[in-house]
Amino acid sequence: MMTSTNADVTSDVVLRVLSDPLRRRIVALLAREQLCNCHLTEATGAGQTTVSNALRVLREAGMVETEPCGRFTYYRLLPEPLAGLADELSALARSARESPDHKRPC
Amino acid sequence: MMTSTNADVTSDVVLRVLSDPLRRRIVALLAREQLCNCHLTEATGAGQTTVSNALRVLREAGMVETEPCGRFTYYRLLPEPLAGLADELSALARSARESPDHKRPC
DNA sequence: GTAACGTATCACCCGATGATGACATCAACG
DNA sequence: CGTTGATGTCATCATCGGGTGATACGTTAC
Repeated sequence: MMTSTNADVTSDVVLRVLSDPLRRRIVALLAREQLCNCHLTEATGAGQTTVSNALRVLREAGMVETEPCGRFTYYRLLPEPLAGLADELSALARSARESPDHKRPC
Repeated sequence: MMTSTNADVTSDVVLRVLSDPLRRRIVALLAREQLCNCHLTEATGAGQTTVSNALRVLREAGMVETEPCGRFTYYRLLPEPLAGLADELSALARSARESPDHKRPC
């Protein structure tokens, strides 16, 4: 089956990305300020390669932007993908709240 | 701030649950009306055991309620977990939007 | 009663994916 | 230039998690 809208595909990707605890921690840290690999490695306690892999996934999903700064590479969190997913989830919650106690008969 | 620990744990669980495409489809279907296993099996094309497993995960995560109805078991989507996660994601997006171009020095 | 149906559980297989170490790359600094 | 430190990439491995079939349980129908 094909999905009909692009928004669904994007939110699917965002959900899969956020399902990993380390990536979620990184997203939370980047929500406050721009950081580079060394900060995230120290803050999370994970190995440098592990952090770099997580950042690669975030980058390919379009959730972060990179800004090379000398030897360092700063990462910035993009708000749009998160906001889009939040809206979709809100719509689902609203639909569930507004839906009557209708049961489709078997 | 509310109890931040419990909310975080719950949202973590919700994210992990929603990372699976089948579970996500089931959530979308349940957002409109209450359904039982047979409906979901037919609608998703997945096997009965597969759907039952997905529903088990949703149940244990506190995202759906079950209502036995004779031989059937109707499932109802609970809006709160979804709304809570949506709020958290919105907060992250807002924080990323409002945060200045501050880079923590290395 | 017995049969048929819906659902849940168990045991197993297998593909996906995250962690890790070795290596390559690139920029600053002497 | 050559070294050092930060970062990305590749190959490998182990673990996790979802799909599936057999089976069990409970309920309705005959």
